Amino acid sequence: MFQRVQRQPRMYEEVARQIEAAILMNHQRPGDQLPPERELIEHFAVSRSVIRESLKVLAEKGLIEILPGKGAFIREPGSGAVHDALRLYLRRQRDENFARDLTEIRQLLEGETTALAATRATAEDLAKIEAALAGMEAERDNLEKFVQFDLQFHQALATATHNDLMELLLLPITGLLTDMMAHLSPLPRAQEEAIKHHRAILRAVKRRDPAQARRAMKAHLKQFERRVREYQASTS
Amino acid sequence: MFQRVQRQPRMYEEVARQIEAAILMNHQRPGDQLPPERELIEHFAVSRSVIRESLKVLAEKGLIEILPGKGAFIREPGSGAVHDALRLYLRRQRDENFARDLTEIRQLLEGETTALAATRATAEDLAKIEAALAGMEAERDNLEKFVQFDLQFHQALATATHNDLMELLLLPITGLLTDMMAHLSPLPRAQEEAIKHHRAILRAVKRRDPAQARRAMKAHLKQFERRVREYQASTS
DNA sequence: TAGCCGCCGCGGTCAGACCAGATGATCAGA
DNA sequence: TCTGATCATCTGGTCTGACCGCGGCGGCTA
Repeated sequence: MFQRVQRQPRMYEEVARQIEAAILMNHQRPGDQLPPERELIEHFAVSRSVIRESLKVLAEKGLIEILPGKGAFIREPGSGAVHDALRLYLRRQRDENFARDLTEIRQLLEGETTALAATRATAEDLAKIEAALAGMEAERDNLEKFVQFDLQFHQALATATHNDLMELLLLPITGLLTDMMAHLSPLPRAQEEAIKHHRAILRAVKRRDPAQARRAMKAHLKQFERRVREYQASTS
Repeated sequence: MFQRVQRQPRMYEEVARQIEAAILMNHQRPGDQLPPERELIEHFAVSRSVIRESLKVLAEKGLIEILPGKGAFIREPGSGAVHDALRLYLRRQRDENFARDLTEIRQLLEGETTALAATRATAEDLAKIEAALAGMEAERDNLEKFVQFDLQFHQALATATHNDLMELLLLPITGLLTDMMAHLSPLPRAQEEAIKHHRAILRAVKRRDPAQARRAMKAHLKQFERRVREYQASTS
């Protein structure tokens, strides 16, 4: 009902807020240099600690980049901060529903990713996907490298959508799951099955068949989950 | 080919890294209090500036909360940082493909959201969705309030999925788009059409018909886009 | 015993100093 | 003239020590 009374902003928060606002209003453009700390001191009439802590916050948000000996510069808008935040979130989050939520989202995003890739992949994109698959086939006996190529396959697929946002949202999820996979003991024949599925996916993408591509990916993910569940059952 | 030579970590980055690692390893648990700054000084053998700047970074990442007069405490894992980062990203990003990317993702996520809501919505969820729709109908002549209730409708739908990750990814996107809508001039009959679509969505959700719910939402979003394009065409 | 009050521990801010890396002007030598 | 070393002077990074105001706790008082 009642809003918690906001503690009056700490000065470094206020300074950070003002500079952030200036950047968002496009008063400062990417590449521009912020005034040096000792100048901001006078501008805001605060101590250097306040200025420095403000700049740290803005740097962490990905708004500026601080280069020792040179200065602080406005950064190009980019997805780095979101990617990091999402990865950190996925790493810490451990609800009872979390695994289910993650799986649902992955099926959804990655299914559509594959369909989009089938529509938009360039020759170069396809080459990268094929290279990753070839890597999987070559390293089927080295789980660590195998998983690496597996991840590479999914990343190349995401890139092939030419939808940056899709790539941004999907990559941390895929990364987390393949990471987990690397820590599971290999189940018998898991690699062979994975390769079979990946081949089917690539085939559909090359044939420019979005519906079939989506189906193949969803089948792969369902299989993947089944394997994870089997493994969990076998160790509990 | 070559990796850029990594400048040796600044001390406040190193300190932040170590504390973050300790939190992620679960050596520190949510609610735990970090040692006071003056104690960390001795522990790390650095000055208080370094400690303070480290803590600012961790606070910005959402790992700790700093309470003046009390101390620094480990925060419960939460989605706040991701939400903020995603919103900031969406606000700054302006590729030529950005609008297309955003639309694709929204259709995908929100279509599935609606389908999931149809499966999982509780009576309470449904009541909230209905309340939002009622608000839209009551405020059809007040664009600002209308948009607010529209957003509320979509938020309630996202909550009804009971998939936190879905909600997390979708909300900033929905928020951005309805925000943009509020700044467009109202096109004739746009509100009436929107209400009609929302009614259809709610109907399908209440009938527990995921496929129909997804269809209704996708139809609504397509209509929404058409409106936006019309408006852009009429003003260019 | 209930309530006031002051001590103390905490983060927030300040001032001034020095360090190291980057940069550009200057100047000596080829 | 050109080249290269050198140095003054920017920048951010770190250190020190001090003071402020808030929150909590315990002792003191009515």
